[in-house]
Amino acid sequence: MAMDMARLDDHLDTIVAQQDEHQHGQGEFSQHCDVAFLDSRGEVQDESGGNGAGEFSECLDFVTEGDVLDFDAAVGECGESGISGEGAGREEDEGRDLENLELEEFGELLEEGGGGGEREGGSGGCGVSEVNSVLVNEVGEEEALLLAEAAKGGDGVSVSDSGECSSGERKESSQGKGGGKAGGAATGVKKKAKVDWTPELHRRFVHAVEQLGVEKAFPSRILELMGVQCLTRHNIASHLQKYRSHRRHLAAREAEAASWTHRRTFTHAPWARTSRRDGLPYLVPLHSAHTPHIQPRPSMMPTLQPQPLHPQPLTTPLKVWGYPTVDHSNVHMWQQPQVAPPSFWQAPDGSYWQHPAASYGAPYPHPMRVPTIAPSPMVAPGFPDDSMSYYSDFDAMYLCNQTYDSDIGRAAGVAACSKPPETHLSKEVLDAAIGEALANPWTPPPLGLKPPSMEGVIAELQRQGINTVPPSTC
DNA sequence: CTTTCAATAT
DNA sequence: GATATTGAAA
Repeated sequence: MAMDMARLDDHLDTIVAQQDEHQHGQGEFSQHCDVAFLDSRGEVQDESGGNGAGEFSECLDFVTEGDVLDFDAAVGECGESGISGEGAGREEDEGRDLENLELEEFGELLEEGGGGGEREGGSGGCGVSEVNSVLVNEVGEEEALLLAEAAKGGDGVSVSDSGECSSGERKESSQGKGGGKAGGAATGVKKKAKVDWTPELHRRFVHAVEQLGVEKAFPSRILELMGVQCLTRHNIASHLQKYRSHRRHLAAREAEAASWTHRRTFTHAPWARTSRRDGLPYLVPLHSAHTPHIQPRPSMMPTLQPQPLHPQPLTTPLKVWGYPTVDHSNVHMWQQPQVAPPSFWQAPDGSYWQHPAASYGAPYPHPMRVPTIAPSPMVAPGFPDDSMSYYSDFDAMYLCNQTYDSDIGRAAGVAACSKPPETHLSKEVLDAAIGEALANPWTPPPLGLKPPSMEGVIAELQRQGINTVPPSTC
């Protein structure tokens, strides 16, 4: 069996590769379009005709116009795409009875979903896909987006506004948990789809966590609040685990930064040493139980405009992995200054304009991702090409998408995310920089700030009644 | 049964 | 290496 599956995988790869060759021999869109299209019988369609130009919208058109939709409707809501995909692959290779297989597996999923609280593949749940980049989606404006999102290289589940799901996914290994059920040996190889936590999914997740409170955010409740039907408690739990882990990580960093700042302030700032009789510096508390704002190294300035141009939603969306109840709009980039600016918002070479998410053309099919105004050449409302980099660029990712997502001002959010960062040193940023300079008087000022002249400093000190300058400790 | 955590897979 | 899944323990 294992050998068979390996052979199947290879065969599927070949099929997809051939498909790719036929359709998009050149052009940057090939990677976004190299999906295996299925007709209503789950057969891989040959589309040797157009699309050579590599216009992604054409790819989308092709997909949405295909018979695949019929098949989707036949199987059920939320596109049991993966199932079909898997079936298709096997059909191609082994000539097995596809429809029986589909029914078996779909029934299996229903059985799983129906039993307990788990919704794995259950009521309208999303199927799993085990064929390379098979995309099956429902008709609708959103589908272009979902397709694009799935096709951009990301595997797994996408979610629409209504909580319905679609999935497009790469092959899975042939190992599964437990044993097959209704399908017997034939379906013993089924394994859950790997959920692709798209920004939208994460946004929902975070929103749910916010509503529940971090401490009370249990997977089952989160799942309810998210209203996403394709996720299981296990998915949520897994994500929650990572989420919490990340929060702990951030908390640790915050504590470290705080202690570092405290030490620096305490030991180096003259005003801090001399301003109080008890010897304790006048420090603005960096932390409180409920306002863990972090200002570790303001000298490493945020490169994005920290203040949204529009009000935040009532439930402040999370922009980073941690602290869902805290608005980090001013500081979140500071927490991970090593994270590069979201280059995917800026496309100096124009490459991101060719990204599927930016290539729908008007009218934009999805309100969540698409600005209501035409983006400037510096604004690419897209995603990292590599979907797996969501979490590496997480902060930047969610900064943009969260802001962007607001009903209040999508365009403003985009603008805030995309403007050249250097031009947006806000008051807060400057204040923070000044604060850092005050706290660390012997360290070089941040770039762009000229150190005061010695004469000026002495004059100022004398004006304040300080006539002796302590020796530098650096 | 649910949640959490660690191991494992991709 | 990062992220998701799985399975066992609590």
